[in-house]
Amino acid sequence: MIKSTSQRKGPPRPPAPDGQTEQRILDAAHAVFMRSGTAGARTQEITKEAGVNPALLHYYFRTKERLAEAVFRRAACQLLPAVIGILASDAELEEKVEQVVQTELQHLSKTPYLPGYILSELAHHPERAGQLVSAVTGMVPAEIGARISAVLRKQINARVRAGRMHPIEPEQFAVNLLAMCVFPFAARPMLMAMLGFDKAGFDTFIERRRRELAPFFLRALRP
Amino acid sequence: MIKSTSQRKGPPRPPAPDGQTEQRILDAAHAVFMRSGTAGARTQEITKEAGVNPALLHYYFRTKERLAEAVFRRAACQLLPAVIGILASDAELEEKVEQVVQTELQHLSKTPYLPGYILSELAHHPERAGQLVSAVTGMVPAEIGARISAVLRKQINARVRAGRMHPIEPEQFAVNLLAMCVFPFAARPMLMAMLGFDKAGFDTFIERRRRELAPFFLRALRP
DNA sequence: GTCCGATTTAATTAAATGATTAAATCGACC
DNA sequence: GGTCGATTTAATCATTTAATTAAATCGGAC
Repeated sequence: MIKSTSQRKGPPRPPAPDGQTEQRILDAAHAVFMRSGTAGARTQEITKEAGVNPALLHYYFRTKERLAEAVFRRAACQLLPAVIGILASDAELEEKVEQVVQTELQHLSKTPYLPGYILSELAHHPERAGQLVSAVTGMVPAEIGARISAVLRKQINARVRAGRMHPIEPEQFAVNLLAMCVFPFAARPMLMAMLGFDKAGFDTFIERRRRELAPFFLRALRP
Repeated sequence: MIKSTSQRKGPPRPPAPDGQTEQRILDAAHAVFMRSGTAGARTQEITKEAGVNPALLHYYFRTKERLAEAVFRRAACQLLPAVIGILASDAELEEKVEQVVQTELQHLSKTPYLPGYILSELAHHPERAGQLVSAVTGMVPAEIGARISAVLRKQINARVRAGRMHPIEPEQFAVNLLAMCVFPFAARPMLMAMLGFDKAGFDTFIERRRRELAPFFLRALRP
């Protein structure tokens, strides 16, 4: 009947038979899952945001579950490798601190909802933590952790012996560093409310952090 | 038909006409919401865990929404006031650091899922952040933040002038301190996977943190 | 014994939601 | 021109889930 209107011509709808469609769906799902969580997200919202119909989502991903896993994997791959790479590298310890701070804060500023999403997902699916690390690094999760710890421990011990650093367990070192970088984004809504920030205010806050965090952290390492 | 079995006699079901039932439901909801998130939780699971029937949940809370709000409020009241109280008190700055670390780590050790739950909820309902702070403190969220900042700033400035402390914005100070305390619990699943901890291992990790965190932090504050 | 709130039983409703299908269309490539 | 994969349309199915009701029960207070 009234199927006329503007159905047929799809000017906003790029024909896109190029193979980007799967990506479009992934992107839309990413956005929706990010702001609603996997459980709270509705596939309908995703298809709408992607500009496709439910049949197409089914065509590519079959179920919401699989789509969620794909999105989660992609998100994690976007966040983990950088830190792991830096911490496990053979750069000087002080270099690592500076690099982690810069890399993380810069990246997270662009995707401020990532930490909340990832932590939230892991809280409800702890089993994914292991799978995730394996998928990203290609080794057993505990192994990559152990490797990083070993590298850090060696560097720390050398400095402690030289009287240049206060002793600290490498695990505590890593968690402290990560906490400082990630937490502000994970707690963003609360911080914005309590500190009276708007988006710009938050960005300024992070900007300052980017300058002062590494020095702050390095001061804590002094003997 | 087969309604016989053991329906009628309720030995496991304490009669509890005392008024604790509402609490029982709240507790059950708390547990379920905590491990599944509000969106992922099913009221059925809650009633089951509370040992009551759906009608009773409806009798007390009407909807899942209201129940969720009640649980969230209660959870937040369990977490916020302590820190706010300490930071806004007139104790010495070094005292505050020590007290926050001790209070938070001790409390969170007993309720390790709280941070994940709260951060997750706030990520999906940012508007609650404000309401929440108001409800807990009885003042505008930005105001309590400003008050804390003011107190801290005065203490920091005094120490900076005395050459005993490196300058730092009070907001950065507070966020750093909170991050160190809260993050390990929020990221617990991931840390356990990567560091190869089991529950006991995690507890040991936190135990060590309880001893070393305040000194670490105070070192970072030195000039 | 009766009244009353707490609680249960049992069912039902209404809506949302995810999954799935069949058939048509469209564009590209051969 | 025909084939093929991508995509749409439209519709339906099955299930879950929250919400809700009416009526019965139960225990204690009065």
